[in-house]
Amino acid sequence: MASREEGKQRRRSEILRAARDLVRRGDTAFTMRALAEAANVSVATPYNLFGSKQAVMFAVLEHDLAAYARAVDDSAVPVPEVFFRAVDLAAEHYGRDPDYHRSVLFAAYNDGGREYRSLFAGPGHALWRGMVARGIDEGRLAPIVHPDPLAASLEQQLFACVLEWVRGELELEELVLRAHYGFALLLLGVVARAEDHSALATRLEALQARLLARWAARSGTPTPREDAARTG
Amino acid sequence: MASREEGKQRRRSEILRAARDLVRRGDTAFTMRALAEAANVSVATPYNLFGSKQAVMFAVLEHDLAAYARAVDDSAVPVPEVFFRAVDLAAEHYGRDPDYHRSVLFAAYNDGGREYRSLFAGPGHALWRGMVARGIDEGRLAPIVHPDPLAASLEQQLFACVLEWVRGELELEELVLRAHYGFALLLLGVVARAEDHSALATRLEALQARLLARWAARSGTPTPREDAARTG
DNA sequence: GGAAAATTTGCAACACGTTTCAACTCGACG
DNA sequence: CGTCGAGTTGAAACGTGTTGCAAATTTTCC
Repeated sequence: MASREEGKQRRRSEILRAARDLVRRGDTAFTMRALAEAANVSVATPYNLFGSKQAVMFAVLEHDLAAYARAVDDSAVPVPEVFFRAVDLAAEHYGRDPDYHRSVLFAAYNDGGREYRSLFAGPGHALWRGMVARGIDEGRLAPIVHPDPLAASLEQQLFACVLEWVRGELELEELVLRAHYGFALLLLGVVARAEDHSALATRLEALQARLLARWAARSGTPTPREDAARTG
Repeated sequence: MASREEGKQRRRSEILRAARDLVRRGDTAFTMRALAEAANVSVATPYNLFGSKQAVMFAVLEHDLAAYARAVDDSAVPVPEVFFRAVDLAAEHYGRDPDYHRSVLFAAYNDGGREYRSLFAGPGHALWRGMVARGIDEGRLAPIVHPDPLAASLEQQLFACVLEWVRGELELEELVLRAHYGFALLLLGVVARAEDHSALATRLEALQARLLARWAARSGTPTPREDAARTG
C-alpha cells in the first residue's frame, strides 16, 4: 500500500514535525540523535533525506515562510504601505514565538555548514518581487524601476536586520524601526506619486526620531558591544 | 623583564599571526590543535586568551578592518561618491585574496557560536558614520539626516551582499553591482544637491541595466539555486 | 631568595555533526 | 511466489570545538 516514495515522504515530514516540536518544547539546540529518536528513525535517515542538520532547518524555515507569505498576500494593503506591513507581519510572526524562530533561523544561518539559501530566495524572493511588480503596475512606483533589483535591495535590508535580531543584537522593536527606516529610504527615490513621496519623507523623519531616541537611551551608539572585551 | 601582560600580548599576537598564516597557506578550515601548534602554545591558550575559535577570527577581522578603514580615509573622494568608492575598495581588498577573506569572514559569521559583532560595529560603524557626517557637514546630504541611521542602512545593505559573497552565492563583481545599486537607492532621497540627485538617478539606471543583463545571462532569476534539491 | 598568585601546559575527556558499513526490511516486479 | 534492490537501520567510529584539571612554569611581591 505505502509506496516507496510515500514512505520517504512520511519520514521526511515526521522528521520536520519532530524538529519543530523539539525547538518549540525548548530544546532549541537539539541533537541529531534526539531528532532521530523523536522522529522514530535512525540517526542516518535525516542525512539520507536532507543531507545535513542545516538542511533540515532550512526545510522547517521554508514551511514557515509559506504561512508568512500567505499572511502578507492576505493583507490587501497598497504599495508602498505593503512593504512596511510586511515587516510588521514578520515581526509579529517572530514575536509570537521568539525562541522558536530565533533558533530555527540561527540553525539555518549560523550553525550551518556550507549550504546556503538566501533568506528570501525561492518563494521568498517571489513574494517581494511580486509586491514591487504590483507597485509598478498600479503606478505607485516609477516605471523605470525593475522588480528584481528593488526587491533584492529590500530583502537585503530586511535580511541584515533579521540576522542581527537572531544573533541577539537587536530587540524586535528595533528590528522593525531599522527595517522601516531602510525601506523608507530605499523607496523614497522610486515612488511615483508626490503624495507618497512626502508621506515617506514624513515617515522617515518620525522613524529617525524614534531610532535616535532609542539609541540615546542606551549610551548613544546604535550597536553597543557587550562582548567579553578579552579580544586584543 | 617580560611582564605578565606583555607575555599575554605576545601570545595573543602569535596566535593571530598563526591564524592568518594558516588561512593564507590554504588551510582555510584549520583546527584549533593546528593553530595551537603553529603559534607554539597549548590548545587551551587560545581559549584562555580569546574564548573561542570564532573570537580569534573576529580579532583577525578587526585587524584587517583597520587597513581597510585607512584605505577608505586615504581616498579623498567627496560624498556621495565616497560610498561607492568604499564598496570598490572592499571588493578590491577581497579580490586580492578571496579565499583568505572568505574563510575569515565565514569563520567569524557562519561557523560561529553565539558570540556576535556586527560586521561594521565598533571601528566599522565609526567609518561609515564618519563618511555620512562629512557629507552632512559639506552640504552634500540633507541636513535633516542623522549620521547613525543612514550609516546603519548603508552598512546593512553592504553586509547582506558581503555575506552572500562569503557563502559563495555571489561573484565579487555582482556584490559590487548590488551594493552600488542599494547605495544609490538609499542615497537618492537624501542628497542635497540637484546635480548629485540626477547623477545618482543616472547611475541607478546604469546599474539596473547591468544587473538585469547579468541575471538574464543566467536563467533570469537573481539568485539561482544550485542546492541538492533533496529538501522536501 | 622564597612563598604566593597567576597562567600556561599536556592530556584526557566530552559532545555532537557526520560518515561508514554490513545487515536488514519491504515494496517492486517478473 | 521469489528474487531484486532501494532505502533504512544500528552501531561504531571519526573529526573537531571545547572543557577540566593537576602539574609545571613564570611573574609578582614581601
